[in-house]
Amino acid sequence: MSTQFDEVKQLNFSKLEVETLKWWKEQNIFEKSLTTREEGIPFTFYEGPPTANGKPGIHHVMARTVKDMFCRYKTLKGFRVERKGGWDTHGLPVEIEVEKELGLEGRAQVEEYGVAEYNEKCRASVLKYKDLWDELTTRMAYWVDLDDPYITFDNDYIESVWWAFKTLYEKGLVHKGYKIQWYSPGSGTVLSSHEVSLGYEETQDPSIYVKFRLQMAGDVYFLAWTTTPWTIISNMALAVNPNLDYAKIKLTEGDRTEYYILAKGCIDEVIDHDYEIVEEFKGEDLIGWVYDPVFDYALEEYDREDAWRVIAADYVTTDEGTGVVHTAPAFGADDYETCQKADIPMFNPIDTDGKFTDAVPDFEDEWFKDADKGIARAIKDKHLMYKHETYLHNYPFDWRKGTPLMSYPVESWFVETTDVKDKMVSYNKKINWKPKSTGSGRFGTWLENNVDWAVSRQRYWGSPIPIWVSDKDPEHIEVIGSVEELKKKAGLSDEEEIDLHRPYIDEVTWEGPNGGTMRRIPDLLDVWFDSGSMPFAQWHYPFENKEKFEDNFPADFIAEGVDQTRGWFYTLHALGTMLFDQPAYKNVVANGLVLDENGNKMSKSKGNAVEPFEVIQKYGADTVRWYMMSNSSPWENLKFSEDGLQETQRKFFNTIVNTYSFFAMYANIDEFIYSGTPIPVGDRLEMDRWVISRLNTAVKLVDEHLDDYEPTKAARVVENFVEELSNWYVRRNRRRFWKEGSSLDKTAAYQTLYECLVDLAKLISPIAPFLGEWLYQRLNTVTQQDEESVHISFYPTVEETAIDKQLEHRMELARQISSMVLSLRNKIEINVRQPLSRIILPIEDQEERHAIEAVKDIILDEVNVKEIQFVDDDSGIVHKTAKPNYPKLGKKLGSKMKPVAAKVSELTTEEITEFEETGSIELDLGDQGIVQLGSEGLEIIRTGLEGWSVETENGLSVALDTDLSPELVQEGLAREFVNRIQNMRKEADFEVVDRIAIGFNGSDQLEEAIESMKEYVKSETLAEDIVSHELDVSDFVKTWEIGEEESTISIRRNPN
RNA sequence: GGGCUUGUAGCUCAGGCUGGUUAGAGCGCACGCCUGAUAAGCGUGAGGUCGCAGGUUCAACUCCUGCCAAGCCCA
Repeated sequence: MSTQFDEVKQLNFSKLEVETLKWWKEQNIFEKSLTTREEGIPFTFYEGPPTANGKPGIHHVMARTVKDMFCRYKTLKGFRVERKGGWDTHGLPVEIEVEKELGLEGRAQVEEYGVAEYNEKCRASVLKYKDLWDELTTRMAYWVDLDDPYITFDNDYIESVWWAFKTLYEKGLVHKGYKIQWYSPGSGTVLSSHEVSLGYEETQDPSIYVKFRLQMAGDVYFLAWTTTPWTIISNMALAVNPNLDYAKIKLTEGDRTEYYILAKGCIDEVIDHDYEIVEEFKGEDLIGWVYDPVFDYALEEYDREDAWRVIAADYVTTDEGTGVVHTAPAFGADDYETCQKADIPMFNPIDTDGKFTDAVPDFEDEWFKDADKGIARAIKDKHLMYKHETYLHNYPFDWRKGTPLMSYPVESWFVETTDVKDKMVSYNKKINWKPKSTGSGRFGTWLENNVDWAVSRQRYWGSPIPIWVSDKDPEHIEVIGSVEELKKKAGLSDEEEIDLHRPYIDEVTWEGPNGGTMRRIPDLLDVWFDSGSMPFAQWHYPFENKEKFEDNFPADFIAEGVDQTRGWFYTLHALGTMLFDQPAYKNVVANGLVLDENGNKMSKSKGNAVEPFEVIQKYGADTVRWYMMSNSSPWENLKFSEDGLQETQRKFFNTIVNTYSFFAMYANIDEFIYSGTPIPVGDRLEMDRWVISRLNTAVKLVDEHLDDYEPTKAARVVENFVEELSNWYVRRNRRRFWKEGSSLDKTAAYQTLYECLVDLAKLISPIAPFLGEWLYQRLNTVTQQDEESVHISFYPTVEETAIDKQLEHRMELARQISSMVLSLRNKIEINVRQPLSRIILPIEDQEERHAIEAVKDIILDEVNVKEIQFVDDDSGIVHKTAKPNYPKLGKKLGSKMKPVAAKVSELTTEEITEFEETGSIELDLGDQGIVQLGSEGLEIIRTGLEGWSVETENGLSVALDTDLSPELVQEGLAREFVNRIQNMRKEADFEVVDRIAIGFNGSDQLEEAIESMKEYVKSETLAEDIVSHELDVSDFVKTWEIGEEESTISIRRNPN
């Protein structure tokens, strides 16, 4: 135990952080932050699991700072905050990575390679960068349990997921259906909408206008438009809007005459020839009309009557195309739905690899997109092509592979989220969203428009859907909810090890009814089902840890990027609602993006991505964390700039370090170790009580803001306090610390500053855990007053009685008056070193006068003036102006407000004085009559003081007496002299406590000044002797200009 | 195309819900001061059509409508 505080000059933040990490680890501080809260109320935090097959980026530092700071804050508040880490390990990105690695393309190649081995590769690959992630987690001081994380590929985890799925099934919330989805034939999988949106690209497609011949009507055709010729083969209907106007037009070319039907509004846009309208219809008139299919492949499968007629759809517009929409139910979500309603079947001649099947012999084995040309030609050959152009539009591609997507009918299992939509909507209203708009807007409207959750994925690496179907009777299905149940069904022994992944799980079969075999469907679960299951699956609920789960559901707090709104935030909410009938989280912070300093998205290809380890190494994690939290609310996008980091470090961190070093330096000299009882706050000086009041105010505000999940507001309160502590309290009190000997006052000063610093350490520690620890340790190792680490200490209690708003107001006045006087000195160019006689304040209000009286010494000392003089109105130098009280008067006066304001501005000092005495005034507005104002109506500002140097600000005026008496000039000179000595002490490298002797020569005036101020000069410079000639023996001699004269000064260090 | 967010000084951001007449802070810049926290500290100054256009009102940065720009999410 040291009795000396560390004295530091400049901190190497990065180095100190690494040392702190080591110490935390050695002392098990993280564990202790839990064990010391064993009896505390749990505060539940859920860690959204990252996927470790990519490197962490700077935006992860953002999200994790938000997570970490609230967990640390709650710990300080005495809560038990367990945080289990987790890894999201399944899903397409992992598979894509592995396919790339193995050089595989498409499902066929994967299966040829072998699913078992493929999945092994996935398992290995998914934690490829785990070490890097762990390193970031540790380095940035994100406290989360890395030793025992939940991993979504663990059997236990999957078993819990199965339990959830089966529970939903038993609740009747699972059904099978077709879903027309964006499907990537390139990678053989359905893509989530999120993935689809990643792949939109501008592309050129054919744009064809196809003629559908009206049956039994000669050369009459419906004209329909498409950019996907390959879907014409699957055309089953034409859709029109019943409310639109349609026309039959006549075109003649040579001896050929044809009639087309299309929306009236589209004719001019589409038809390039001369035409003549021969008949008009409403859309609804056309419903049910029958036409001939362009191709007859589908007739192999369906009867002529099953399809190929006009149906109604209100999404049809005249904005694009012809107002008659080619409808291929197999390849369009809208098409599918419309046809279902009209009872028209679909024709799907394309296999899952995107190639035509033998149902279309002419194009068999051709890639759907490649077939566009041939199909267009075939249509032309049939004379059914009106026009063939190209079209530039946005079309989705596989975001990893670059191959085009297609809308494709996929047999899929659905979770009927629509069934609980209303509940989800109402539960959402109980969640405290940060920012609010994400909850009500982005998330809320999404819930309102909820559709069933398609959970099937046609892949290999993921949680298998636990549905077994009889191969004899597809209607007979069994859903498995646990390993035990599975073993029982399949007749496996309890001891048998079983991997729940494909392909092993697919080998588990049992006998079904009628001699059939129960086989698992090949589908995997949407990975979002995995992550959404983490509240219970991380505890292997309900198979283990029942109580643990129940105690920790719902979460008090979660935080992720706003991009998780329809991802994790949604699946947590949906599963929470469906399984447990309550919201899964109470508070959620959705942070925004981290952009580069110009506001552009960071990306590897642009080369503007910030490498988290680099900036942390350079500036320290705390700097990054503090910068991110204080710059703007985390839900705003952050323009990440190094300048911002530097500013944080310089302005905020260095100020703290400086303030501490100041304390340490003098505390060591005075051997202050905070022993003995604290001096009651009430017995301390005004200045001490002020800073303690400010401290308590800050403690209170920070607490409120953090409790409200407003990190930025909290950070700014702290920044403001640091500014006040350093630039006002310490600066104004330095003299008290360097006074010699010990006194009660000095002890009070030390105790005050110490208390501020310790509490400050606690206040910053959630956001800046290293610096907080550093400051705390510097103080606490000497005084041994508090817990071992700041992170197991307790948040300071607010001493309400220490908060004195009037005192704070007084000090505000003192600072304002000081600043105004300094501004005046600046204007009239008189140094602060030159004392002045008096400040004149035209203040009438007695209370205000008393307030200033109380802080008078502080002001006078700060601005080097001898006294403050208050003057009354009748002094003849006060000039008054009045301002209408707009909020009060506006409502009453309405349109008379303007003329009243004009009149008020013309009031003379005398009129205002009269108003003050009588409490009312009449204003003659001429035509608009007379208005009477009561005492509430005007605000009086005392301003001008004729003939003086005056500064007015916020209704407060200050005048400065600039007359210099001979005494003042002498004192000024003495101060100049002291200043030179101090500079010389420094230059000569004397210790702060060294005693010296001074010799000087100079003008008579200077000599006189020093003679008359001798004691002052001596005590200021620690001089034991001053003589008015050069010293015979000296350590340092220098010639200065003092006032107008030159003076040579010599100093000598005296032996101790 | 739809939903949501953002637009205030050269830069980063407050203020805006609850309209009130001098729109704030920090950084940067310029000038000065102070110096026993000194590779620190303080003050002063310049710098704004509060994205644009309408509207409501005695009064609009603030409320309403439309538009423009940027971003996110979704199609």
